Amino acid sequence: MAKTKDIVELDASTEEKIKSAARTVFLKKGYAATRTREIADEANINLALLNYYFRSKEKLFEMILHETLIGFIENITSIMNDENTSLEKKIEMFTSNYIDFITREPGLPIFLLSELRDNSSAFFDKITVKNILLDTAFHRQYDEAYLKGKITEANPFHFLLNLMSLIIFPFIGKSILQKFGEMTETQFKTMIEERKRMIPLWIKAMYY
Amino acid sequence: MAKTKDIVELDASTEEKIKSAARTVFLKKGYAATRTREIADEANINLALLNYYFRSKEKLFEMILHETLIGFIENITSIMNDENTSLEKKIEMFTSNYIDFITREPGLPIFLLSELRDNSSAFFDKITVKNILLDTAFHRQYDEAYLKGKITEANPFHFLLNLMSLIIFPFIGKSILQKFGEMTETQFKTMIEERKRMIPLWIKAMYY
DNA sequence: GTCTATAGGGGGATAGAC
DNA sequence: GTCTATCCCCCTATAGAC
Repeated sequence: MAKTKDIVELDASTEEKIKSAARTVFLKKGYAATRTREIADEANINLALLNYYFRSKEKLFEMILHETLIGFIENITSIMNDENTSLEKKIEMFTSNYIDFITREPGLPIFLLSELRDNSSAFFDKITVKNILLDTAFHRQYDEAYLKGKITEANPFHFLLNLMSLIIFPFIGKSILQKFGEMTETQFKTMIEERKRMIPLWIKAMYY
Repeated sequence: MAKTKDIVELDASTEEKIKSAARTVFLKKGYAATRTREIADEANINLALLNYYFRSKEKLFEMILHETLIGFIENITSIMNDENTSLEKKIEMFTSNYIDFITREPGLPIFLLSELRDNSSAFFDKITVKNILLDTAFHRQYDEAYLKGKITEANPFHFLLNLMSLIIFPFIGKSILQKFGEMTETQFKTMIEERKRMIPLWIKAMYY
């Protein structure tokens, strides 16, 4: 059963408290910079309990990374697999939902991207990545639109890559943007809201 | 005087060898995961020499990060400040040069982005970030094009953000893309070359 | 300037009491 | 299950010989 973070911190089981705290610290600092003592403090438990429940820092991390990645992928596919929405509507919903998803956890993209950069983990073997987006309703609708001449690019890979670039990049560069653009937190949020509206229009301009 | 990396490794001064090695390891692993012993090995010198020349791991890192960031910014501004190219040509050159720049060091974007994510460093105070792009020839040409009605968006900030998103994001997500898209190194390079040509067209479609 | 040897401390993990 | 105390390795940094 899903619980909000606040409730988790108050009455959740010890195991859940540790996982929640670990997620917070790992996402903020990355694996190498994270100290198990900091996770224990964040969870208001003793350091020894961390090893009691999860055996090691690495095992705990792999669990967090795996669940985060799964959640990220499921979030994509669930939207793209909706049979009841048009292609245009899907782009709008995908953009809007994805921005909301990341807004709730802004450190998520750079966490996943930097932890997976060296490609060392075997997570991808466990996850069925092949055809992860190829079997979706989106893909069929895209092909159909291309065949009808509505879309100018045959390969949906580029289409999706550009869509995700426009959605995700501002969050990855957030700290730099706030300095370069001398942007406050409020201004950043305003900009993101504006992009929610604009990205589908930009994508349309690029490909239709 | 600029030297290629290979030459540096053969006959450069010890100090330069250490810096070059440190840059390689830091960019690949990030600060926290980097071991000074690995830098020493990479530079073919003794660990003690690292501290002799740079006093500490942190000081060495800050030097590398600072120089990398400066190089990145100068690379942007030099292209955008060329008075002798049109706005359209600038977009083309910016895209092409930037992609070449990153291709030479693909780990650079995620290195900068992940090390600067917590915003803790004071580098930005040393660097004049304000108006870093506002005083460029690009900015004047952009304003002019907007006033003439050639461009539909008044704020060049969004324009640049989208341009950089489309250029940089594929490199950040490279390892994931290669798994998801089941992409080889060669296919990745082909895709990047294709984007070099397409990005200016996409940007044009978005804003003109 | 460059090396070997080692100090010093931080951090992950565990023993053992309760 | 949860705590305190502690082990022990690894890593940064330095002392001191050459």
